[in-house]
Amino acid sequence: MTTLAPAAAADRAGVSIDTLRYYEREGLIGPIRRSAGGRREYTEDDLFWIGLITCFREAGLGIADLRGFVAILRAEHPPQERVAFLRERRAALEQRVAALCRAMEVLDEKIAYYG
Amino acid sequence: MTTLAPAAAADRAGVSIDTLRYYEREGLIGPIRRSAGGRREYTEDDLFWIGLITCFREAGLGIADLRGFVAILRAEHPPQERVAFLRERRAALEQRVAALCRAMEVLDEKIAYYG
DNA sequence: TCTTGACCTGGAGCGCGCTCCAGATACGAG
DNA sequence: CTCGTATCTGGAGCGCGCTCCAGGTCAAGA
Repeated sequence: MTTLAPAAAADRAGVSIDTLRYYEREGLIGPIRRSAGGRREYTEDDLFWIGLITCFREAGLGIADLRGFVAILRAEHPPQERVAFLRERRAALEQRVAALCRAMEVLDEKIAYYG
Repeated sequence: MTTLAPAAAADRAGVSIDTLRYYEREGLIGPIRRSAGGRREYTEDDLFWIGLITCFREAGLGIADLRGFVAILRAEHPPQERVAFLRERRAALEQRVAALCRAMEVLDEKIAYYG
């Protein structure tokens, strides 16, 4: 099975090696398997998961939020509890979108005014 | 002309008094007029402007971005320069919305999976 | 007049999310 | 075997956006 060294994994994920280590320390990813010598070896599965995490980070979710997300998806929770959590997160994102739309409307007004 | 004391202004704006002072120090608002005794007196115009600023803050723009915004709108700039700046900011907000939508799609997948 | 509470200033402190560093270890090329 | 580069660890440092604090001033009510 092909794995990636830290630099390659960081490159693929679009974040720094330090960030990857930070996420691992915070329990957001991994623990990543190690080679005999102690170096991290990232699998495709790891990278897929890292992709989810970076997707959420880019959307502005905080580390603590993501820890909750990870906990809910990894541990054994009744499905309705998971769904409730996920819906709640989704609602929070919708509110962010709404805030962005308000700001864009203000910008559009200004653009129309000066345009 | 009716003005508001700091506590009332903060209340109306939905931020803390400290935040209002911070924004003023950073040049995002004001300078706010003072009473004979040195206390701030917020006018309706001040509150309207503060509303714009908090709107953008809620949308995730940073203090430095907002300084740029303030500079562009207050100072004398050719209209096309202003419009270019505003369009650029708008595009950045659109990207944020896109990031949020991607994250929401991921959540929707998970919700569908567990639902 | 006295008390009480809102407000003033400058500056320190804080939580977040990285980012960087020192000193040690692993490993591939020559 | 040697060299150079990549990686390891724990911990310090940093920029952002507030938030809090000390010590003092102002103002309205009893």
